[in-house]
Amino acid sequence: MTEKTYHHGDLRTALVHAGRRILERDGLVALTLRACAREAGVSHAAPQHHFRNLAELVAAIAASGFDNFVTALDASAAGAGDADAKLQAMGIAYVGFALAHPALYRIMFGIEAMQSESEAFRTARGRAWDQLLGSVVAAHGTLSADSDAVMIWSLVHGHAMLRLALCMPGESQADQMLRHALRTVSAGFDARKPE
Amino acid sequence: MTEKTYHHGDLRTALVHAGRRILERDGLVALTLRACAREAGVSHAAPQHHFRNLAELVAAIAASGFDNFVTALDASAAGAGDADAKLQAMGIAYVGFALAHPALYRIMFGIEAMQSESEAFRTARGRAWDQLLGSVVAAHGTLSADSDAVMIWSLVHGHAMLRLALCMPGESQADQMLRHALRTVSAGFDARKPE
DNA sequence: GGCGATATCTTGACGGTGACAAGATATGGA
DNA sequence: TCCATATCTTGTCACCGTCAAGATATCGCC
Repeated sequence: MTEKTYHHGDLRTALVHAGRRILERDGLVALTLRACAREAGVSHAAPQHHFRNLAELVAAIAASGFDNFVTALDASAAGAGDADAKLQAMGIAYVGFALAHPALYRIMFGIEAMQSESEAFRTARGRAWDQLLGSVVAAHGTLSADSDAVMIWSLVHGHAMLRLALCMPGESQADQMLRHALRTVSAGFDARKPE
Repeated sequence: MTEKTYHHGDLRTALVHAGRRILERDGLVALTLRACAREAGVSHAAPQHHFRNLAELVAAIAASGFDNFVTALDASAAGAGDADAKLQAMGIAYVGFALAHPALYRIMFGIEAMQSESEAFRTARGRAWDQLLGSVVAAHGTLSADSDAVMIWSLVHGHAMLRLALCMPGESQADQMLRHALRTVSAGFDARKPE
């Protein structure tokens, strides 16, 4: 592919792919409109015709990140036993994804993508939320599923963000602490319900 | 004060105060070295002699933020009853601080401050951690205090970050969900210990 | 008290960034 | 076939962080 023509053909998705390569290779600070344009082999102003501003490109990259995210969590749940084990496996996989793709994870939960009001981003993020909510319902019922799901999401998101920010005390035992926390949440859910 | 002299007198702290004003007034994206210099009434390159780069100024601002943070959490605990009530009150106050000072909270837990390797930042953040750890020990003993403290920190940090990122499903009931989560954690701690 | 070393601040410059405007080129429908 | 339109390029602007060099005030030493 990529015989050089004036019109690229599918520059929009090419820019998203370029952005993801830059995130993995050079990190968050290197993600600029001009860098994506260079990576895609077009001029510095070409992205303007596909994204109104940087926030819109970031939102598109974040949306594509959520697709992989949902796939990874689904795969982790498929390999686990009962519903509660699936939920815990998803918690582990959640943090694993964040640690494996730190820059991508940051923009997925950054404020830029949200403020861009991109519809694709909203629906991609909604799928991740539905996935979590469904797993919580399967494991612990519908009694206060929304609150329970928000709690678990807060827990794993906070755990991941603290580690990405190098703010985790006792980083070497962090994985163990995560499992401890997930078990404690499960115990808390059960303790609340008499039988 | 501030009769105009060539030498400022205490530009370093003036720049930190200027940075905090900018964060409150214009948000995170407005926090630049040049903006702080303008706000402090000095030339654009004056900060160079007090901070090697932007990350060092950010770290100094974040350290000053942690001072207020610890004070606010102390005050919230002082108004609560037993040790467990104090811990829950601190959780509420934690999220309250983040929502009241979103931009400041972001840089306190951002990666820039950490990467600057500022000693003042490290110690200020360490005080916040010690405060939390002490409260966890007071409320739930020393059995697995580190893991418990990490869990609570992850929970409230994640909850706060999701709300700051406008990613909280059911934002209107978020405060109620936070109390729900803090109670569930408490129940989980107790359920784990037979008596 | 005077004076030189030093700390502090200013001015100016450089490359990089997002965004905008105007011109060049290719695509597709009438 | 031909023109409207979408797409890409080139050029420009203000702002940013950072560095270098010069101006000015402070402080220690004689």
